[in-house]
Amino acid sequence: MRIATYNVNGVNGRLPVLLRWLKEAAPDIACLQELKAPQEKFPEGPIRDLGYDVIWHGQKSWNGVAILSRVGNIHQTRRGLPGDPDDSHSRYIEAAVNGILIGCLYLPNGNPRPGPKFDYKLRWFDRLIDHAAELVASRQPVVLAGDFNVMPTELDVYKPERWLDDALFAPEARAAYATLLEQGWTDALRSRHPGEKIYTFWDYFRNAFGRNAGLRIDHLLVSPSLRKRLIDAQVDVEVRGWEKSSDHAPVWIELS
DNA sequence: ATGGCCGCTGGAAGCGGA
Repeated sequence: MRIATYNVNGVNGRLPVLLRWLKEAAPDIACLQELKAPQEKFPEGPIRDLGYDVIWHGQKSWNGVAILSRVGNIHQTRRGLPGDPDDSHSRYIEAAVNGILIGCLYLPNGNPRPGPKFDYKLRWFDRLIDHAAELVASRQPVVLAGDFNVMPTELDVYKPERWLDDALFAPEARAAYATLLEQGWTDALRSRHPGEKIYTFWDYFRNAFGRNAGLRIDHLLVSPSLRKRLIDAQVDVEVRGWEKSSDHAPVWIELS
């Protein structure tokens, strides 16, 4: 079973690219982030036409997350992270699909740092850590997939010294990610490619993709109960080179 | 050091992104 995550950066503007990728890569389950569309403007029809069941949590202009499945119906278990009833951002949706719990997340960017946006990022991260601990304790098979907006190590940045003060590479953000992994999660892409420069994002500036000046910020974490089933993890790098591409590439794992 | 490029909103130019 193949499970993918893809920050589409605008689900309607990206629809031709998204549909092409779904047809060619045919992931069994796909998590999408940055829909940038209100709930009623999600392109449900074209996605269902490709054979996917789908749930989503939209928001006008920003954020927004969705889960797609072509291997059985999606049973939503959560909309939004627990821990802050005043958080109005659409950044987390969770569902049981084909015997696996899927958490699809879009962690706050957090720039500029320091500042209120960075504070929000760290608070959101703390809430994710608390919720993830409960998921591990439940012993269910779980995949946490999405745009974490964190490069976990220096290996995950094309030029680490340039990013030290950035919210995506800040010590606090990396420490939070490390705390998450210490619960027992496996960073699927890194575990399959130790020591390898492997990126999931290239910005639109300065020919970043052509220079491979990238970041690894889209992650799939598998729970301890799923670790033995992880047989592959890859980035669909070529999708980033398509016309009208997102600045992120899709990432996927294969479970036996 | 800066700004470069995008998508969205609203119907111009500003915001947020990373």
